[in-house]
Amino acid sequence: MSSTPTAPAAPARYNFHETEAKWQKVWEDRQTFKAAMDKARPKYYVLEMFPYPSGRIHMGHVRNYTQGDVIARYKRAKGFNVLHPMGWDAFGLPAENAAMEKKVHPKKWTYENIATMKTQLKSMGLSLDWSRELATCDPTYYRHQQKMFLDFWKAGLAYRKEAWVNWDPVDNTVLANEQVIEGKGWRTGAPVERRKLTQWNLKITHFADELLSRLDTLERWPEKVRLMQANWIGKSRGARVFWQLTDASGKDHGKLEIFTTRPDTLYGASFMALSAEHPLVAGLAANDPGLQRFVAECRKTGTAAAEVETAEKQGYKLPLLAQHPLMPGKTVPVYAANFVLMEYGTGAIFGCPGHDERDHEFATKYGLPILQVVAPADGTKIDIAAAPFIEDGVVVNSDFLNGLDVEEAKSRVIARLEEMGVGKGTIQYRLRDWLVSRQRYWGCPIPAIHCESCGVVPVPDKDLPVELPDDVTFDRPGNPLDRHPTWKHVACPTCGKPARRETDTFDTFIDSSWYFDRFTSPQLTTAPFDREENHYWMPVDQYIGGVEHAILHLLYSRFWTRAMREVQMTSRDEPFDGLFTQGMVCHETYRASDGSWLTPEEIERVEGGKVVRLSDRSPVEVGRSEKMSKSKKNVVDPDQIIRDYGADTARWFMLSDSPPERDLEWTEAGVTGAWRFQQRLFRIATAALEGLPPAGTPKPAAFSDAATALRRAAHKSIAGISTDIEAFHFNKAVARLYEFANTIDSVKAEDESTKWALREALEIFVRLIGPMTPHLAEELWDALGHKSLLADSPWPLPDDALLVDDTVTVAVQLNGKLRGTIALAKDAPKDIAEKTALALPELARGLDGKTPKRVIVVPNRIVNVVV
RNA sequence: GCCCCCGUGGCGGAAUUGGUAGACGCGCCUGACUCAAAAUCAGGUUUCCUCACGGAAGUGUUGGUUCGAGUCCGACCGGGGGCACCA
Repeated sequence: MSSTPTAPAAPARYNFHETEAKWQKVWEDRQTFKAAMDKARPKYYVLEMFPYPSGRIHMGHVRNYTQGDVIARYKRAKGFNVLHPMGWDAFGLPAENAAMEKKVHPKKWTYENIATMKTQLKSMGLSLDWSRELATCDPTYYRHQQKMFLDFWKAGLAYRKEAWVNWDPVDNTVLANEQVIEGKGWRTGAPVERRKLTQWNLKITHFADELLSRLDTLERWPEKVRLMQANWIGKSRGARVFWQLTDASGKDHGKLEIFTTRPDTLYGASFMALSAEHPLVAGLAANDPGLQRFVAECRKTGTAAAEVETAEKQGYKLPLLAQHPLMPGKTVPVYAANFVLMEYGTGAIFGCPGHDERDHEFATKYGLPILQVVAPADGTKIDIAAAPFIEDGVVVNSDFLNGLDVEEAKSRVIARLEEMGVGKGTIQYRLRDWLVSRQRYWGCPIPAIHCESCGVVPVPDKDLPVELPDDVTFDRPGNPLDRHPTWKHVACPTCGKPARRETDTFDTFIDSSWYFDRFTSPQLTTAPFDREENHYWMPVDQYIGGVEHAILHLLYSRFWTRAMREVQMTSRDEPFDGLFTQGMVCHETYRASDGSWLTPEEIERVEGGKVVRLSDRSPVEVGRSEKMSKSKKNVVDPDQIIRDYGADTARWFMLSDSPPERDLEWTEAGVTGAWRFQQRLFRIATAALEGLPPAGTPKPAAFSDAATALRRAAHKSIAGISTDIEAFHFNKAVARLYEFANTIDSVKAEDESTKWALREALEIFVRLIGPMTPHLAEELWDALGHKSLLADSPWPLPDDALLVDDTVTVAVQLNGKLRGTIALAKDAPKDIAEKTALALPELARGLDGKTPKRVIVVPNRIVNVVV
């Protein structure tokens, strides 16, 4: 089988080419999907994560937007005023890379890609309101972003800070913590370096507690995503404790503040450890070349996971002693250590080797005492010198804490520390502030000006937007804005003296942190959005996208919404009421004998299930199904599929078989199967249409048995498919539609009531497939004689009376094993059920003359005879 | 290492949440139509025993709870994801 799809051209076929183009034009001409605020109607905001205009749409987009479109069209039919917009996440590094490689300006490259992808999306027949289209690289968009940033700055939510930052050596820019995955840049995969720079930060930690606690209320979010965010925010309870420092002569060196989650083990302290980047260490290093060397050595050690795991604990003894806050006269040595992170807590810890693995390793290496202060609750003896005891237990060797369990000891010791004024109970978050400066061109300029006399000053409102200059060069690495001859030279808005414009641009995750708000009034020039419009449409009722944004984009958006609330732009807390994360689109991988990857078009399946290369018939190794990616060449172009099979086929295949949250394997057979079903539907409907009563024929007074059976199937389909769509069980909805189609196909419409029921069934069927295969549905709706558009027609309502059967099939079990089934009237009394079951010959044979000990009857379900 | 999710036919997956396991689709097999093929239509398709009627086993392994377990509980094995020197 060649993987080049060949849709055979036989007569009497559904011509999807003409039909899809026809209805797309009708929808566009009539502005069917244009949304307008209407306070009299309930709204529903459906949004799929907007694409980065990388060049062409891929199958992941097709899946994402198909799912969103099913929801949008369904909700629309259910009577909601639906907002379903589309835009472009248009700033980003690929545009700059293209500029360097292909000598094309990022702006040109981006807008050309947008044009291409827009055409592609339109060919999918999505129910989008294109009048709200936006691109984040448009100054009419990012001017509002600059203004909001200035407001946040004024409100203390944005600040500049010198700190050790993550530097991506390939992209030549800093990265936020969220963008470092296992010590590597999220885009480039290059090991991240440490650099000390002054950068802009947004105070996401200000909302740490709220961002965490509100997760519980996001009931329509996947549990998995909420969990990932909770872990990322990483709340831990503990205490900050102050230790008085002296040198050997007893001279006061101030207080050292440490953070611990185990204040209950304070009596087991045997050393203090400071991060190599701790200010105190920096101070001491000034006159200590050995310490300088140690600090430099620590800096060299990478942050990559593998390195961290194998790196040996290293310490450098400082000329200091720390006075134990609870044990007068007891002092412990102070070290600088490579395993203490400056970014977490206070950058300093107390070492308790008995009950912490790292401290144990460190103490063993440097010969420090290992004290046991917690014992197993069951009295088991342990060798604390051999291994630390990390579990909970009973506190020992700890003065007033002795005999308490760990939790109780924590509260007692915190209370004592607070009483004495040497510590306090605190909550520590893993979450760090969001570093938003990027040393790149193709992003939103940060609206700030550096003046030698006035410091860093905001760009005045009247000068917004700060627009990117077009005349930039990409002939060498570094930030083109920084080397632009004139752009950065401006007068200080405060004193008028020559000053320098900020040349960093914003992290592009800012662009995507509020675009859903902008969609509510995309043309407004005076503000990011109109309050009334925004209040009507927001929050997004259903957001759909990839799980890879579980932390980055989704957490940033939740932060941005809160920052806007802080500056009184909105009163909302959360942007997304419902979230759905769809799975990836995968495909088999193919490898030629020389090890190179082959595309699905370059291979052919031959006799015996073997695969060969088309060009030279050489054998091909078939690899496991993986996410479609250019590097492995296992990609299928949506354009080609839509051209050869039509948008409805692509959409149908995307929805069938695999549950939407799971990975989907793209197969040629699956697509042709979906295509055949479209054709079959067209045939079934066309055949059934002959001899049907015209639309609007009055309902017959009585129905034949066949007619009633068909009507039951139809109305059960409505109920089932509605539930399935609401629950995102599109694959189940598809299965039900297959069943319903099979039922319709098997009906012989001989009497008038069956003919009426057949028309009813067809009309229902067409409306049910509407959200999934809208073009075919619209075509059949038209063929059924309707003047209005299906897209404007309401969702069918099931007749409750037809949803329940009068007879039910009840299973008969003997000792829990199926022996047969009986037909009973619905809700038949238990004794009737029992009697009928016992009369079943298969049961009697199994009983073999024995008397039942007990009979369990579950109405309408099962009769279990126990012997 | 810690946290979370998932293991069902040849394949993708259903199973009203403790009540007839394998819906629906793909693939495969048989038949019809055809000179033939494609397309289409009809039938079959968990495994094993049986010509058949029937019967037995069966949801990663294993133990338990229950009249009854794919579903609940314990242990283990396998796969995937997130976090990770976070004190």
